[in-house]
Amino acid sequence: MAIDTKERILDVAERLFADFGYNATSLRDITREAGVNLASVNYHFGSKEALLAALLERRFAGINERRLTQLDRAEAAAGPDGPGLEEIVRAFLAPPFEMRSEWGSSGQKFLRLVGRIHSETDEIRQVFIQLFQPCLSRFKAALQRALPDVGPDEVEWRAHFLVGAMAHTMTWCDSFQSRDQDAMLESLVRFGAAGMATPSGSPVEVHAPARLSR
Amino acid sequence: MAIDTKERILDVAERLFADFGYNATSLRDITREAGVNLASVNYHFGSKEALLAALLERRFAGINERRLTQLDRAEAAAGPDGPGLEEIVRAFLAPPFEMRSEWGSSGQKFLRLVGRIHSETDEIRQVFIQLFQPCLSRFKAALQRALPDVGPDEVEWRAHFLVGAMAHTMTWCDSFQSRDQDAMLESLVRFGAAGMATPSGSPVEVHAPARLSR
DNA sequence: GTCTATATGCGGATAGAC
DNA sequence: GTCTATCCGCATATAGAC
Repeated sequence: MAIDTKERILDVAERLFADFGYNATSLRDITREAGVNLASVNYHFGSKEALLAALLERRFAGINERRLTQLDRAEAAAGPDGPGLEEIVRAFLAPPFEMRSEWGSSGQKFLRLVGRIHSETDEIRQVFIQLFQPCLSRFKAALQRALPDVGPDEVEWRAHFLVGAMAHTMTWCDSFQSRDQDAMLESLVRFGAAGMATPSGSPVEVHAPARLSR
Repeated sequence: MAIDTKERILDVAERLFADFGYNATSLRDITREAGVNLASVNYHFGSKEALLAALLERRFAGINERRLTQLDRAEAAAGPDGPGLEEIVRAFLAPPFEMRSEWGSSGQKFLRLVGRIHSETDEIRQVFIQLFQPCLSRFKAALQRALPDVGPDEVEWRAHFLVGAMAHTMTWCDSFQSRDQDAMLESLVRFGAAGMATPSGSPVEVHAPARLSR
């Protein structure tokens, strides 16, 4: 039953890391709850940090593949100027939240874990960044193409803001009072696209524009 | 030299909590680096968690006061419709970053600590939320007033997105390649205001609008 | 207020029997 | 592959001398 043991460890670790954080979760907590022996974590994974890495790789590869697939599709369907901002932002944000629905409660937990990892210390984030950075780079390039009048530094910053809004939502969306998760994703996409789209040098203050445009 | 001891503990704890996280920082780390005795933390503060609370209260009260003052000023200067979105967002975002400049490197560290706290586990966040929630509520009301056509749930979500972008920026802005911190704040304000301002029901996809408006 | 010494328990990791 | 038992160090917190 070795395979079951590995899977059980991964499932339980995912949930506990998500709910209580990586540092605050001990291998004893994980193995007790999974009903396996304490030593099995080091036997199967080598260390606590390697367990985290295995856990992230198990799900994250699929998410980033889907992100890139959706971006490819948007670029193929777009004209010579490339896809619109909202399409790019949606291709980036939708996959983790789609997966959350598809994978049920463990997808939910994984999402929270990923959200928390964004503000973990560098050492712990290292594994994560290796999985995330290549995908993020392609999206930054797509965003830059869609925003030819915005400088590279500014695009970089806005990408950080977008990632921050996403990470915070991943961490806490279970706690928001919301019945419709699809609507929340759509709100996030629109928020992010609108933020990205701001003209960089415009001196004019926008006064409650929602009032004028609906 | 009791007062000096307390201050030294607070200063060092602020820095270490910011850089390595609350859980990963031990009282031994703090007292060793501060050059004080291990037992002095419990003597002066009672516990590690109470130390965190004292640390947050020391700086956070001033930040929230300044936020509310700036909001008051904007409301006093505004017409009957209240201040514009960008003014509200700026009143919320500017004070922590202003303080960062005023308080030097310890302000920088404190900012990162606050950023990290946003994704800490509920237990640790409790103290922080008590300090943050009253201020946040007033801002939500101001935002709702500036966005009369957007439903309360939607305003709530957007406020979460804004907080997420802010927290992520607080945590990592030291690592961004940026010479001008004022420019970064201004970018964040514009990003947040534009995101908040999105018309909620508009079916039209925005296609690279920055290209059209500059 | 500050110190040393210590209580008490949990942490990750491993050795070696089965 | 799984188990028990254990190494060894660090954690928070406190008691009690100075």
